[in-house]
Amino acid sequence: MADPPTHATKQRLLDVGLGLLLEHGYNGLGVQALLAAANTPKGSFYHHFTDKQDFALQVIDQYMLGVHAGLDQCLGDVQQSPVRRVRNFFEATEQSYQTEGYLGCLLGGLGQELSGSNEVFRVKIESCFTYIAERIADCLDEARESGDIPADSDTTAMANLLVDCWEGAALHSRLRRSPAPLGSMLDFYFASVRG
Amino acid sequence: MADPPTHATKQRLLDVGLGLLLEHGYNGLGVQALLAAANTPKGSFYHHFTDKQDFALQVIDQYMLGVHAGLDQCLGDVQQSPVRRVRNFFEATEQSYQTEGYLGCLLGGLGQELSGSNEVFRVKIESCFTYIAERIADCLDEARESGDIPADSDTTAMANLLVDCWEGAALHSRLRRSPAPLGSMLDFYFASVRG
DNA sequence: TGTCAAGAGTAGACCGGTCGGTCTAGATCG
DNA sequence: CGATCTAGACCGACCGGTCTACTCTTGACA
Repeated sequence: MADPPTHATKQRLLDVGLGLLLEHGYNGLGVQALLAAANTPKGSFYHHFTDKQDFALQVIDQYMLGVHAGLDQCLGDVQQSPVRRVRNFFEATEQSYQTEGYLGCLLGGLGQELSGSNEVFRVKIESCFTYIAERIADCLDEARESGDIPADSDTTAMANLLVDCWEGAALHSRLRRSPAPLGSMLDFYFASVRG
Repeated sequence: MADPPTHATKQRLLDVGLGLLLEHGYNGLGVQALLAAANTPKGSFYHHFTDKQDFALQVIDQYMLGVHAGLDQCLGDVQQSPVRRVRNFFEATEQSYQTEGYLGCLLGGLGQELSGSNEVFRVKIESCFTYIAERIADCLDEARESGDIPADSDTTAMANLLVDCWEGAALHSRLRRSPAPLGSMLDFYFASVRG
């Protein structure tokens, strides 16, 4: 009933699962392998999740919790200019990629792998990206109002573009196991926006 | 069951495989499913390919044949300015995405799915991207010499960035089943480069 | 406070199906 | 003939998922 600190077993599965999904993808990760890595019996898994897809969907939710937090923290920092806040969000994200060994973005990974044949994941992940882009667009609206970017800027388009390019750079970062493509992309984008 | 010039059966497997790999990914595509789709018995498959991985690697080679052709054709069109040629290549690529239902880029798809846990694919796909970026950089060198872009441009970095952003837009295109993100990205990039 | 029923959660044996891959037999052709 | 290629039955391993049994924790009630 009430939540003890939190369902420790379920949380452990989500945490371990996040890392394994990032590394192996959805189809490349077996339930058995996950359970072995998390030292958890199968009964627990199917007690907390209806099936593997439900599990992966909840891992995405878990991942988005972190994204939300990063967005709130970086975009809410009124000490900085709106454009700077946006950049800070991506630089913080780059930091989090480092701790995972530059395996890129879970949304990008699962999106690429599954969106070709699974509508549930396709819609889910698309909505996650849309959410992120909207938050960024809101911040860019502030920048537009304060005159940091042109008054006729289409902030929604700018935010979508930024997210797209970031995902591409994250793929390259994953292929090279290096942060370099992420930094280059940010430099280019923000130099262009300023101009 | 003729076997005219080239091995018809092998070619059919590669052709069908390209589409299926784009749609389902590597782990999501079973050998049996491929064989059913290509109306081919298992014996033929393992006669022409040593295993599933070898098959996917050869599908990538097949895919790159098309990329080479597009690169040769677009980048070699001396009637156009170098920058225009580069843009043409991506616009032609966008056309080819359309015929596959906007499922994005095979390199991006397999790269995301497999590069986290399979070094062979990681290195292979990274080298494909590097090749493409080099070809584009060569063309941008021409643009630099003719003064279309600044004399101090780092064309290798510009080309890598373009490829990265394109891949991100291709992912978004796949998620939305729409060409819009591709066009937006190109508009942004070439507007920035001109400036 | 002691009892105990009931649900939450853990544990892992077990299941049918599918996986990638092998094997042998037959067809086709130089 | 031998080499190449087609054909598909077959194999053990592993897949996602089910099932039953057991251990906790909770709280209603005396």
